[in-house]
Amino acid sequence: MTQALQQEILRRLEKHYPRPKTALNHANPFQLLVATILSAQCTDERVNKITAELFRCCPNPAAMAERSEDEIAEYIRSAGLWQAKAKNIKATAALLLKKHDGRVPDTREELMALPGVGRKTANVILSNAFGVPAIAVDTHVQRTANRLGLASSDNPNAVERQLMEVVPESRWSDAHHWLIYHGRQLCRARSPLCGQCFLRDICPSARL
DNA sequence: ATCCCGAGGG
DNA sequence: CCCTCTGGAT
Repeated sequence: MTQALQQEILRRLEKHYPRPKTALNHANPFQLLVATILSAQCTDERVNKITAELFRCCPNPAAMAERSEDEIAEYIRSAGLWQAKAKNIKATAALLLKKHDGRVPDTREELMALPGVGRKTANVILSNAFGVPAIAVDTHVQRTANRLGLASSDNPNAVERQLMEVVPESRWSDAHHWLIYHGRQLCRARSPLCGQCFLRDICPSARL
């Protein structure tokens, strides 16, 4: 995998996915955090539907912390892993009030100390809500980066490091979105749509 | 049947 | 490192 080829791939990704297409509200760290916790094993459409209802009654940590786990669970039943998510969302809201003056913290250490927040979620918040350069690596990013030859590891942290080498820092948060959307729309886990992919002529894993 | 925009726990 | 949790999409 030559460096020139990697750069060409990044150029095309940027061209094809010009702006991060997310319905998540970047200006509201708390809602972004909740939506990101919900997004595991769940489609965007479903997360958007759930949060539209949930944030009507619980738009901030104070309101969320007042609800019981069961009440929160009511809203998120249609998402997978709802039991753990309801518990984590409530506990996180309470912890934000208790330790962070009701605000979402802006360091990785503090974020990862919140219930339900791991490195991936922390990186999403850092890069999307606070402008801190970070690349959140989930299964789509991992698979897609590996197929495209931008990384080569089954370890998310290694993939994160490798991507930070290849992608200019100013584009880290964008790269996350490129690979997420590419991974979902074309470079799918099971049946990748290589035939209609704009990278098929230079992708190391392309199968036509 | 199998997999998914993870995290926590053993 | 392995497991479990979950509904929904394919």
